[in-house]
Amino acid sequence: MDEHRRMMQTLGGVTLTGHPVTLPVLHAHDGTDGDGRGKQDIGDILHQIMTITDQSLDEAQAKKHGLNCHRMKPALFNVLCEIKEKTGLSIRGGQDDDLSDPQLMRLDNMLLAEGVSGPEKGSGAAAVAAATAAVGIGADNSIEHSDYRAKLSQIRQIYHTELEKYEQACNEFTTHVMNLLREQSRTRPISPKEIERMVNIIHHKFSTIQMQLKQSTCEAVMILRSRFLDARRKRRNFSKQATEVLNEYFYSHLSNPYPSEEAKEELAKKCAITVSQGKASTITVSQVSNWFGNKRIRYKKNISKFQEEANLYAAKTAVTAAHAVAAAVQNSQANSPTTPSSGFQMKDEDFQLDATEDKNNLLNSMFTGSSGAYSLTGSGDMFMNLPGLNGSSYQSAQVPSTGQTQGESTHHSISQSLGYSDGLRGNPLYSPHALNGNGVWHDAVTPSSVTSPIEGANSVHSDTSN
DNA sequence: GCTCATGATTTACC
DNA sequence: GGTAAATCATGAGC
Repeated sequence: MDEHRRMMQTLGGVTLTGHPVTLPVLHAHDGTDGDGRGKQDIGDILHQIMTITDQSLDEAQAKKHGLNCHRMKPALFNVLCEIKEKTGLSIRGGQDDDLSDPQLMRLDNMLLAEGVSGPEKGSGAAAVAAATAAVGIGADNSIEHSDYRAKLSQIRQIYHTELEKYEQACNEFTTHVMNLLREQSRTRPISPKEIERMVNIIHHKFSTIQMQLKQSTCEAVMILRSRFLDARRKRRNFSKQATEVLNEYFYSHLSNPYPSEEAKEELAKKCAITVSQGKASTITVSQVSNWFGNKRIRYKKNISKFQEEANLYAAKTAVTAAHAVAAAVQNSQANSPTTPSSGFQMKDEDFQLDATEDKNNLLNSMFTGSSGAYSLTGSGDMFMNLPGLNGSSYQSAQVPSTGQTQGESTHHSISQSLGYSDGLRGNPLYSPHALNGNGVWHDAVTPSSVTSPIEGANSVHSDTSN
């Protein structure tokens, strides 16, 4: 009924858009002889059309058929089409095709980059790689990766399903409308051009919907990625064992606590081994770097606070080293039974110490005892942190208040207690504390002969390389 | 809930 | 690119 009404509006001198149309225009195109007969015919047709709504459906169909078969119908139809073209539709011209929207292009590019649209290969692997690279995560957190991929895959699937639905709906709707318009074009002025334009409008509407879908998908991917990164950003304390491994390295390389890349990898591996026994997590090289960065700065800021910890690890390291030496000595004695037993001897039970104090006492006795010269190879750094090796002679573990660094003062103390002089600097045992008066770790030269006691067969020689 | 410890990030510098 | 320094953010202990 609407179409009938519209048709009446149009034919009654008013177009679809409400612009008045004067019937005299029709005369110029109706091809009649102008004797009034054509005008009368048109008047009849209009009258019939006007009254068509008052009739029953059957009657209307009959009238419709009659009108379609009327000899004037094609001419009138063409004229009406032309009028419609010139008035209503021309106003809308240019508004309906805006498909090359840059925003749409951006969305397309984004979806392509995220691996949602385009070929499925890797399913967003590039995005994962980018995300992980951004936070310095290695390829060892496969659980999070697979989670991310699974979620991304879900998004991709939903996106493609919806896209397909929209495309199908668009095609169906377009076909439907085209058929409808073709059908209607028999009775009202609808040109092929108008049908084409209508199809464009439909496509445009659907592309708008598609753009919204793409936008939503992009947002979903962004949220997923953000959550993925947030999860990685979440701080998780290292296990005690891992911290111990790192601390051991730090304090045994205190003169130059800058592990090389290989050393970091080695430490990461060590931590991973120890960690895997406890927590289901791993420590990456970048995390090792972070740890050393934090440790250096925090140690430097508050040396006194870390002194106890330093002592603990130094003692631990020294004990380990002493243990190794003892084993070597015993081995040596075993190989040469004639060797006098007056030398430095150690037994395993000597090192069954747990308390820091005991370790320090042991070390104290080792240095001040009558057993003579004792060499702890590779423990140069740790000596720098030993407080009170000789009790009263040690100047305490406080941060020097003057320009003198703690390292220097400690060295002084050791020199005093052990009777060392500054000339000891040439001794491979002595490793100058690399923290200078400005609190900067200058390039302390750790003798190549100095090997960290914690370094065994799998030792990491980064310190010497630095 | 507060405080401290600590892993991670950012920024500037070399 | 590695590092220092500052800062953020969160976990853990109380």
